[in-house]
Amino acid sequence: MKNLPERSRKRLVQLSQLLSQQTGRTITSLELEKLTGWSNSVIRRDISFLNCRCGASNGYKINELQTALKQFLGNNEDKKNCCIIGLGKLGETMLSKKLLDGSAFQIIAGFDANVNKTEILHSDFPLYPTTQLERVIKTEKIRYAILTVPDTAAQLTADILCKCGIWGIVNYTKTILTVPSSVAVENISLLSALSDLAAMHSDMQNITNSEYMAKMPFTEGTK
Amino acid sequence: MKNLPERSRKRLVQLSQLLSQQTGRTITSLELEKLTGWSNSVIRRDISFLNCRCGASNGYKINELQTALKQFLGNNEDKKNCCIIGLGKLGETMLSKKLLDGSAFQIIAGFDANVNKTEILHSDFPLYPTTQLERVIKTEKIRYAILTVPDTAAQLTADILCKCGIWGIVNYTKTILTVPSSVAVENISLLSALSDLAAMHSDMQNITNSEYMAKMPFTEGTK
DNA sequence: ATTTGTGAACAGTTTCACAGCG
DNA sequence: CGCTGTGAAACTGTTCACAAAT
Repeated sequence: MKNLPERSRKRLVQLSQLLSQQTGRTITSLELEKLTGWSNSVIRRDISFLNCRCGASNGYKINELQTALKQFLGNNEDKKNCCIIGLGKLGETMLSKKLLDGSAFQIIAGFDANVNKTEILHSDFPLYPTTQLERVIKTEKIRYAILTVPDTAAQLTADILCKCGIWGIVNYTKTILTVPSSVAVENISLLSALSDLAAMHSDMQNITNSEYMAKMPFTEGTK
Repeated sequence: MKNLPERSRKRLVQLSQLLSQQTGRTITSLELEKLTGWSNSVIRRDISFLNCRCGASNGYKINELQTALKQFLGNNEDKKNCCIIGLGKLGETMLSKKLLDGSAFQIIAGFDANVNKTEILHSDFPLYPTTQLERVIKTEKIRYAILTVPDTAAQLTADILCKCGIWGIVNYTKTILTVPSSVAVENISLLSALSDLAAMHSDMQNITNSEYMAKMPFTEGTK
């Protein structure tokens, strides 16, 4: 198998989500360009990594493309087990199974250092004190952790997770985590998202007008 | 000014956050490599885009580096105004000013289609019905919107935001938004984060062992 | 002596342009 | 004929290796 470029992987993940929002039977690379802002050639090349040959002359067959995407992204096998660590306000919003319904993931455990919380809160899956973290992750084959602990506990918790052989961490805290490179981290704190938007905007201001215009894939609203 | 690569920009944003967690007076590119997993040469080149010359022979002076970073990333001027749209469970967790304390951002308004919510909920800033969105964004100079509406309302709300001249959207919904390229979007839904982690892991499995090892910047835990 | 800053080589990613398929 | 799939060219980003700085 050809090596999938990192950028392509990220786009394919989004593409899969986008297709699930689409109604038609087929879709062309040009239509996808309008929806995503990515060039039609980059879209065609991304899709060609799938080797699915599910489109020609009339665009891609959405069903077949979606199937190929799921297979390629490792989303078609058994559901991947996830857990939530830290049941503060943010963690509490994730105690419902519905959250990941219809996806390749399921949350099967929650953890909090405060035993009161794990006893009082209602949830669709069992809640444990953090002391049980290592044991439950191993016995329940939990692959991904959703980290919603206070910033001060973030790195400490991450260290434990890494020791348990977790595959990846969704980091909702604003702490930048240091982990072995075998563990993947996605930072989705509000602050990092806003900071990145602001940096993007500030960077745009630094580009001269002509360069700026050249960067625009289309000039007006894309709906 | 030289054009800042997109990847560099993202790393610099994280670097700024990382430095704020650091205690020492100076830090070298090698120490930063240990903390982040990025190569020391990429770190040096990223920092060289700042043109700050704030380090030699003894590593970077953290203070000066942080100042240069904030300036470069557009984080040193007045606070940027933000708003939350959609006051469901997730939106409710963001009604406190503390959330962005000490950052370059402040939330100054919340919106919900349901007038009951805007009247009943407690918050550190005013809440309005969504009908007021356009007016308030313009009069209050709101630059960034935090989108926590139901998926079904996501694109519709984004369309209004774009019309109001918003600079960027932090998208907590799992809908992939279509916006003009002058508006930046950061997708931070749980599903997209997990999907991306899984794709990363699935991709790792597809790499042969030798290639895999070559990809590892360091072999064991980095603490 | 140690560590930055940076040309030059290298690797990764996107665009171009067009052959080939339906 | 319109659209995909893909070599080849162009461009962007990373690593190497070493001069410069202190």
